[in-house]
Amino acid sequence: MDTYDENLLLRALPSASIKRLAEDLVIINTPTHAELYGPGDMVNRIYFPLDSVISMTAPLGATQGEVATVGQEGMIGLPTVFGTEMANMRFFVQIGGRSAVMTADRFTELLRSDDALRTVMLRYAHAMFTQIGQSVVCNQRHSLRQRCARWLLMTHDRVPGDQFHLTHEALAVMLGVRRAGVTVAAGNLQRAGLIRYRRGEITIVDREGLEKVSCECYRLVADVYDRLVGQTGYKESAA
Amino acid sequence: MDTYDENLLLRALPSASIKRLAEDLVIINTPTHAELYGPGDMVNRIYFPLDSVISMTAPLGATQGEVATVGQEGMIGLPTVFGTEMANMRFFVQIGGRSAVMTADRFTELLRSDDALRTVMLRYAHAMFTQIGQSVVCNQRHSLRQRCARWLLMTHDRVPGDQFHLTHEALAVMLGVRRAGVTVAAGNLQRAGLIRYRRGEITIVDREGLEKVSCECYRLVADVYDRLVGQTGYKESAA
DNA sequence: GATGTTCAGTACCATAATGTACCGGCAAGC
DNA sequence: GCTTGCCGGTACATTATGGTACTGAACATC
Repeated sequence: MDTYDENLLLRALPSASIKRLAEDLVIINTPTHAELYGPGDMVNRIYFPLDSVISMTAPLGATQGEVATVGQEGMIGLPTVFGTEMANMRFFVQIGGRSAVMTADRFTELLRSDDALRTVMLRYAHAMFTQIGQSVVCNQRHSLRQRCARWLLMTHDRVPGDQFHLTHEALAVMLGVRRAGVTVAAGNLQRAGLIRYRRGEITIVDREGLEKVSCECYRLVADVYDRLVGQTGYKESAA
Repeated sequence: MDTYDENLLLRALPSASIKRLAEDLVIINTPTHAELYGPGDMVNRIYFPLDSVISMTAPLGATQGEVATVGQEGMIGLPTVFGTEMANMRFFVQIGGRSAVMTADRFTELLRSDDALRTVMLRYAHAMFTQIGQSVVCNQRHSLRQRCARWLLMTHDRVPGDQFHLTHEALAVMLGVRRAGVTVAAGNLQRAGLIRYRRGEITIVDREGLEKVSCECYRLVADVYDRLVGQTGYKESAA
C-alpha cells in the first residue's frame, strides 16, 4: 500500500479507505503536455499525482491562463467530488511523472459509501478553494518577480529533488506574461543566487532566499494545506 | 415558503427540503459593511442573501483584495459544506439588504440527512469554484475598464432594480486599483451612456452596452451558474 | 561536421496603471 | 447659514509590463 504514500491525500486516508481505493487505482505515467480534460469534457478519470505536476487553466479568448497547479498534495477530479460530470477548466500535465488513476464512476461509488474518503476530499476542496482565492489577489497586486518566485516554490514542493524541466516560455504562459518578461525576472533571481537556469532545466539553489523574495501568498496557502490536508485526523499514528 | 424564492439556491431545492430548512431560517437585515466572519473565525452561521451583496476578500498584507461577490445566486458558508469550521477569507456586506440565516450546526445536521440539499450545495461549490478560477485570469489580463464593467454587471444581477449604492472608493477596493483609476474608468462608461453616477448612487443605464465592453468572463461565469445552479433538476415544474 | 531548432538574453518604444496631489461640489450637522 | 467631511474629477511624473524583434549559444539531427 505504501506506493500511494507519495500523494498526501491518499496518505491522509485511514487504511481501510486506502485499501478499498487501491483495488481500483492504477499507477500510470502522465507525460508532459498530456491533456487530462478540457472545458466541456466529461470528467471520466480521477488522478492523484505522485511526482507529476498538473496545471489547471481557464479559457481566455483563444488562449489559456493558469488558475492553479496540482501535485502530490492534491487530486484532479473535483467536479466528481461536487457531484457534477463536466469540467469547466482545462487540466494538462506541466511536468511529467507518475499518477495514480481510477475511473470517476468507481470513485463516485466509493465517495457515497466511505465517510472518511468524503471528508478528506471535501477538506481538500476547501484548501484548493483558498489557494485559488489567494491567486485572484496575487495575480493582481504582486510583481512578476514575486509571482515567479512563488510559482517556482510551489513547483519545487511538488517534484522530487531540486531540479525540474521548465522553459521560460512555459513559465511565461503560466504566469500570464511575456516570455521576455520571465527572462528578466528569472535572470534577476539567478544573479541573486537563488536559482540556476540552463536550457529548460531549472535548479532551486536557495529555497529560503526564494521564499523571501516571493509574496506572502506562498506561505499563506502552504499553511492552509498543512492544516486542511496534512492534519486531517485520519492519518494513523505516524511518527 | 415563497419568501425564500428570491435566493436561487433555496429556490432550487425541492419543497420537502425547503420546508425543513424554513423551520430554522430567519430573515434578517444585513447592513452595509457588517462583517460576517474573517480568516480564522469560526463559521457559525450560514447566510443566503436575498437582495444583499456580500464580498469575499483574501488578506493582502495589511489590506484586502476581493476574491468574489455573492448574492441571491449563492450562499455564505461553504466551509461548512466542506465539513470544516474555520473561514480562510473575510466576508462582509458590500450592499446592505436582507438575508436568510441559520446556524452552521443545524445546517450541518441537515446536510447529513438531506441528499437534495447536499447535491445543490455541492453544485453551487463547483459554480463558485469556476467563478473564482475565472477571476484569477481576469484580474491578470483584462483592463480596468473591462473588469469595472464586469463587476457592475455582476452586482446588477444581484440587486433589485437598476440602482445601488457604491462609491468609487469602494469599487476601487474591490477591483484592487486606485480610487482615481475607477473615476477615470467609470467616467468613461458614463460618457458612453452605459451608467450614471451621482454621489455614491450608481444607475445601470445600458446593460447590453455594458456587457459589450466587459470581458468575456462575465458571460462565461453567468452561464456556468445557469447550468449548475439554475438547472439543478430539483426545481419543480416551474414555467 | 553541417544544418536547423530550441532557448535564453537583450533592446526598443508604447501603454496601462501607480502614487500623489489638488480642486470643487454636494450633503449633513451644528 | 456656516463649517466640515465625503465624494467625484483631474493632473502629472513614474513604473511595470506589453509588443516586437534580433541575437547568439546550446543541442538534436542527419
